[in-house]
Amino acid sequence: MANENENLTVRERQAIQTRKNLLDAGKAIFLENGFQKATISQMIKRAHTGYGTAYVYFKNKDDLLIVLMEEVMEKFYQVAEQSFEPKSKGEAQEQISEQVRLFLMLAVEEKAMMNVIKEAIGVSQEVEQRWNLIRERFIERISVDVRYSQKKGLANPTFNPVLVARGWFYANEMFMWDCVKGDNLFSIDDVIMNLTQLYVDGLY
Amino acid sequence: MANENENLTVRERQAIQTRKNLLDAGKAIFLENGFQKATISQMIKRAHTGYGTAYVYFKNKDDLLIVLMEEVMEKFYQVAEQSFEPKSKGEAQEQISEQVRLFLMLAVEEKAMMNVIKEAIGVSQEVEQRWNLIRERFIERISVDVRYSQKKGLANPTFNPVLVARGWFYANEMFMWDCVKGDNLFSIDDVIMNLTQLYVDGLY
Amino acid sequence: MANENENLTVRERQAIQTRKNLLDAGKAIFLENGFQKATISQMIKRAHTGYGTAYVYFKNKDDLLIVLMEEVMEKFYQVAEQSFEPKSKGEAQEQISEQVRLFLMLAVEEKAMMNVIKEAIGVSQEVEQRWNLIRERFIERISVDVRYSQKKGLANPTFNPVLVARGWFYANEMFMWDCVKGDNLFSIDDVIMNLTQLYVDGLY
Amino acid sequence: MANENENLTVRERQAIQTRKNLLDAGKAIFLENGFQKATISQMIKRAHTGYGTAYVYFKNKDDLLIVLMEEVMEKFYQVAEQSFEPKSKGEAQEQISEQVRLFLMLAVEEKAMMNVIKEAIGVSQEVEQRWNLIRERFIERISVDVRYSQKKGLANPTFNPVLVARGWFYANEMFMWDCVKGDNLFSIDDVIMNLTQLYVDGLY
DNA sequence: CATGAATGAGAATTCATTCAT
DNA sequence: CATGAATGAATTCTCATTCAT
Repeated sequence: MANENENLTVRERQAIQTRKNLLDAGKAIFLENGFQKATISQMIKRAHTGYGTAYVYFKNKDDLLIVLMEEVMEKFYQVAEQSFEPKSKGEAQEQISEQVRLFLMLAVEEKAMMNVIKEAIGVSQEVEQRWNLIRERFIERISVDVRYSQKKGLANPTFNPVLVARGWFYANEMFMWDCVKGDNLFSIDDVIMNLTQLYVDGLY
Repeated sequence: MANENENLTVRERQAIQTRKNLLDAGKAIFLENGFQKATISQMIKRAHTGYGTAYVYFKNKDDLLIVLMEEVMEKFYQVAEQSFEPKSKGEAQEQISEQVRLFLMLAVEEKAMMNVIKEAIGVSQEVEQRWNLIRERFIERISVDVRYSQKKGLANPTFNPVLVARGWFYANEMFMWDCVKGDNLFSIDDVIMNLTQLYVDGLY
Repeated sequence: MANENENLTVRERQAIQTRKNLLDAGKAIFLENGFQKATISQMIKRAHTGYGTAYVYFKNKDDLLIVLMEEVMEKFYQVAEQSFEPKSKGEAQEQISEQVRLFLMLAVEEKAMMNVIKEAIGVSQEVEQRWNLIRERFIERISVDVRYSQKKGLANPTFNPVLVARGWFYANEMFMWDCVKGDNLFSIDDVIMNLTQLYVDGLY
Repeated sequence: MANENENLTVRERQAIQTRKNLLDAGKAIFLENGFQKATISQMIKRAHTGYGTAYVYFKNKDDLLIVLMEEVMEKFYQVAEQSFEPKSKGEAQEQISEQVRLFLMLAVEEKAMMNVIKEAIGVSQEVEQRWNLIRERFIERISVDVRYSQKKGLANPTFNPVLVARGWFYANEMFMWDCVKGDNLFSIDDVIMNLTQLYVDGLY
C-alpha cells in the first residue's frame, strides 16, 4: 500500500500527478469542445502545466485521446470478458441479451466520451487504427463464445465462428453508435430483443 | 437565323462541359490524393478552369464529392431496388445472397472511390449526413422486403421489420468497408454465405 | 475587346504592385531585424496585404530574400561584366585595380543588405546555394579575363585560368565580407593595392 | 604520467570520464545529424548521463562544439607552426607548397567534422567568433613568415605583410571548404600548384 | 557531482472561399 | 459564364536550458 509510494521518489510521484492532471484536463476539454476543436493549449492551461510538459507525456492530441479511450474501453472489455457457458439455447439468449444490454448501457453512460471518440475515429488515422484493434479484441472474444456453443452442440457447427462473430459485433457496434448519437429512434429494449433474437435464432 | 438559340445552346453546352470537366478532374484528384489532401486548386488546374468557376457549380469541396458519391451510389440503389418476391425460404435465401454479392462486388469495383468516401464521411459533417441518408434509403428498402416476407408468412412476424433491416444492413455495410479497405482477411464468398445464412435462418 | 484586355492588365498591374510592396516591405524588415529575426508577419503588415498574399508570390522567407539578393547582385554583375582588354601589364593592373575598387565600394554602399545576405547564407540552405551560383558567375567571368591575358601573351600561360580566377575571387570575396562587417582594420586602398599587386605580379 | 590520474580522487576521475563521454557522444551525434539537427538529448542519451550533467561541463551546445573544434584545429596549428626559413625563392615555394598540401589534406581527413564546423559557423555567433579567432591565429603566423622573407631579401618589401597573409589565407581557406564539401571539381594537386605559384611569383 | 521534470516562446503556413471585374 | 488575386484564422510542436532535489 504505502510501500508502492515509498518506492517512488518525490520526483516520480510528481511526474505521475502531472500526467494525471493532463489526462483529466484533456478529458474535460475534449468533452466540452469535441475532438477537433479541442486544443492542447486549453488542456495545459487547465492542467496548470507548461506548454512543453504536455509533449513530455503525450506525442500529440491523438495520443492523449487514445489513452483516454483505452481507459473508457476497459469497462467494455469487462463486459466482453464475462463468462459465457450456456447450457441451452434459452440460456444463451438470456446471457447474450444481457451482454448486449450492458454493452449499450455502458455506451450510453459514457455517451459524451463515446461521441468524442467517434469524431476522432473519423478524423485521426491513429485513433482509427486503435479503434480497429479494440474492435478486433471484441470480435476475438465473441468468436470464442461461438466456438464454445458449437462444441457444446448448441450452435450450428457449419458457421464460421469468426465471420459470425464479426457480423454480430458489427451490428451491435453500429446500434451502439446510434444510441450514443442520441436521436433515439428506437427503444434500447426493442433493439436488444430484435437483435438478439435474430442472432440466436439464426445461430442456434 | 436561330443565332440566339444556338448561342444559348452553345453556352449551355459549354456550361455542362465545364461542370463535367470539373467533376472528372475532381474525381481524379480525389482518387489520387484522398479527400483531405485533395485541393480545389489541383482540380481547377486539371479541369483548365479558373478558381471561381468551381464555385459556380459546386458549393464547396464537400459538395463536389457528394455529387460524385451519389453517382457511385446510383449503381448500389439499383441493386437494392431489385424486385424481391420469394415464394419460399429457399428462394429468399437465394435472392438475398445474390443481392449481398452484387452489393459487395460493386463496392470492390468502386474500391478506390469508396475509400475516398469513407475518409470524407469521417471528416465532413455534410458528407456524413448524406451518407446517413443513403443508408436510410437502403434500410427502408430492406424493411419493405422484410414486411413482404412476413406478410407472405415466410418470415417470423414477431420481428420489428425496421430494426431487423437496420441490423442486417449494418452488418453488410461494415463488411463492405472491410472489402473496400483491401486487407481481405476473408473470402467474399465465405462472408456472403455465413452472413446470409445467419440472417435467413434467424428471420425465416 | 480592348476593355477586357484593359481589365486583365489592371489586374496584372495590381498583382505586380502587390509583389513590389511585399518586396519593399521585406527589404525594410530584413534591414531592421536581420534575416533570422525578420518575420513574414512584419512584412505583410508593412505591405498592407493579407497573410496568404505573401505566399502567393514567395515560397517563403528565404525565397523573398533571394529575389532581393539577386536585385542587389545585379549591380555587382555589371562591374564584373566590364570590358577587360588590357594591352600591357600596367593596363591590366590599372583595370583590375579599378574593378576591385568598384566591387568593394559597391559592397560598402549596400553594406546593410550585404550583412543580411551574409547572415542568410549561413542559415539558409537555399540562400547559400544561390550565393554559390552567384559566385560561380563571377569566377566564370574572371576566367575569361585570365584566358584573354594569356592569349595576348601578357599572363603566364602555365596557370590554370579557372583555378587562378577562383583563388583570386575567393580573396576578394573574403575581403569584401570584411569591409561589409565594418570593423575596418585596414584602409580599403591598402587592401586594393596589396591584393592587386600580388595578383598581377604573380600572374603577369 | 599515470601519476596524474593517481593524484586525482575517484570523483575527479569520474568527472573527467563523464566529460569525455559527453564529448565523444557529442561528436558522434554532430557527425550523424549535423550541427542544427543534433540535440543535447541525443548526446546525453548516448553518453548515459542526465540532462543537467551536460550543462555542468559545457555552457551549451555551441560550447561543446567549440571544444571539439579546437581539438580538430590543434592539428592544423601544428602545420601552421612549422618552421619556415627558406634560403631561396625555390625553397620558399617548396615549403609553402608542402604546407598548403598538409593543410588541405588535414581538412579532407577531418572532412565530416569540418562540415559540421562550417554549418555551425553560419548558424552560431559564438562558433563564428571562435572561428575568426582561429583564422587570425593562422594569418598572424603567415605574417611572420612573410616578414621573415622580406627581411631576408627574398620577398618584395613593399607588400604589407598582414594584408598579403590575409589574402593568402582567405584563398586557402575557401579552397579548403571546397575540398571539404566533397564535390571535388579540381584535383588537390592542381589547386596547390596554381595557388602556390601565383602567390610565390607575386610575392617573391 | 548528477539528475531529469518542467518550461515556453512564437513563426510558419495552408487552402477554401470570395467578389470585383 | 468565367476568372484569379486576395484573404486570414489559428494551432502546432521543438528543444535548449534551468533548478530543485
